[in-house]
Amino acid sequence: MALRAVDDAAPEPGFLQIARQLRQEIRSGAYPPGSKLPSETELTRTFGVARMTVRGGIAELRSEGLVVSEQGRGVFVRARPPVRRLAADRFARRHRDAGRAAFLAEADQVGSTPAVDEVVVDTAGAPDRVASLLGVEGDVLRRSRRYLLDGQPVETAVSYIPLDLAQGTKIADLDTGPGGIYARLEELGHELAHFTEEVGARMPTPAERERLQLTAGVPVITLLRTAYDTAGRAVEVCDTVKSAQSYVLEYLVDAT
Amino acid sequence: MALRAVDDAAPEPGFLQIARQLRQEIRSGAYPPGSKLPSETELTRTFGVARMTVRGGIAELRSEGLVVSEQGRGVFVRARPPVRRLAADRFARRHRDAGRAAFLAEADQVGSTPAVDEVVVDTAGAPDRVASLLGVEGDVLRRSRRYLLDGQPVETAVSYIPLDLAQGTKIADLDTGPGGIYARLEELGHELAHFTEEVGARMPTPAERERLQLTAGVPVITLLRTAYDTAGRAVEVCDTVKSAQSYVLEYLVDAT
DNA sequence: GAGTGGTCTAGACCACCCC
DNA sequence: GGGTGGTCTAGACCACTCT
Repeated sequence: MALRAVDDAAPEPGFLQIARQLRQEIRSGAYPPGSKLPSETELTRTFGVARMTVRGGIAELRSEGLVVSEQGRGVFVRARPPVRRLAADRFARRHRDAGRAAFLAEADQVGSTPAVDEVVVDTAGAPDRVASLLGVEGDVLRRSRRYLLDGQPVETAVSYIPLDLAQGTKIADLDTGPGGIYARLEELGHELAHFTEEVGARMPTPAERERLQLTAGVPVITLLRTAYDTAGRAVEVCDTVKSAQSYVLEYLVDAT
Repeated sequence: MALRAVDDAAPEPGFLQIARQLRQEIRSGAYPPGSKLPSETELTRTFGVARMTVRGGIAELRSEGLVVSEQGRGVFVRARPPVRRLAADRFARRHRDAGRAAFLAEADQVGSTPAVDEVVVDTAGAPDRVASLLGVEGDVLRRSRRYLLDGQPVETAVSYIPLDLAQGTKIADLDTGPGGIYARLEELGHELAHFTEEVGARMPTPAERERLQLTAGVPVITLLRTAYDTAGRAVEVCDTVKSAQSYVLEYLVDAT
């Protein structure tokens, strides 16, 4: 099933015919992940159209996340990177007791080198949704950071913590110490009982695309997590943005 | 802050300058949701570039999900449709006992008119991941359908059920009866204990874009749910694809 | 019919990568 | 230096919407 010239008489626009044919070739394995598509000049001859039309077809595949273009090199079938599975028990106490924050513990399991950078700690007004979840008005402590695996950014996170809990503790320091925020909260007497998580997905903003080094056609998963202590108080809200390419989230749901 | 002509000397390409300026105007509220952007011809004059360059900028915003183009009408700022929040307790027994399948029960709550169409029931080999979750080899019962709210498709789902459970029961009928598959499974003695859900996100395939009537720049949320009975057996796997625009998923996670 | 976006052409020059 | 994709032009014709 080789590539055929575009049919001008067909109702389907030429650039979509090109996208469809290339997509089929990719799916069939004719162009395996990581391989290079024919050059635009070559496709121009193959399909019998102008270069801008070929580029239209490639843009279509790029927006589907199927290929990535690299200037001066070519257009390549996207090689799916390894996916991080976030296990349903990732916040179990036994992990916290081991003295490692969730992200670092998971990285160890997979054998990747974790890193955290762009840490910023300040106080600011909480976004509406966060203020509502925390049940506070006015300023809260804000901890912003970026997580990397083997040098590749995979996630950004912003934690919001009520000032009366955080002020004067290590939670307000750049380095929160072993076990992270949750370990410190428990030391302060706020034993954690449960979390709620709100999961969504959307296309990244240009700023997020930059910060997570996302290529075209890759959405982000948004996750808003609220931590509750045994008294039923919301003690932290964490707003994270993850590359959808890098993550699958697992949850356990009770049927009773 | 009005729109300014493209700066040829700037390092940023013209079409990105155009996208950035329009994005800022949209964010600032100058073009509220649902409003119409200036026509391409008008933007050509404003920015002092060829029409294809203006179209490049608009394509950028479209891929971000910020605007939608409508032939013969104009380019419009996307109006965010109402989001369905899937509550953490959506599979609690009290809902099942009420005799309504999960989707219909939720629609009632929101006051929308639910519908199900494109129902197909057959037997087929299970995909690898599904076979592994069900612990079966060979064919399973496959139930495929599409869910709509107020006439708009919002989700597709494919359920896989081991043949020894489904054959000769209403589960293999087009209409599974009140309470759906889960109610039938419990009547058969498979009391449900818990579910696992695997959540991801990606750009839709062209077929999915068509079936869910998705516009450009809207990703899909994928959800693979496995139902376990009290004996610990996986009795159903449900593979769903949802428009990310329409959903937020809520989960409750234990901290202990 | 006027205005809109959708598609397409045939060129041009540039930035980047690799040899 | 030769090949690649990135950007851009100045036109053209078409399909669609609205009045």
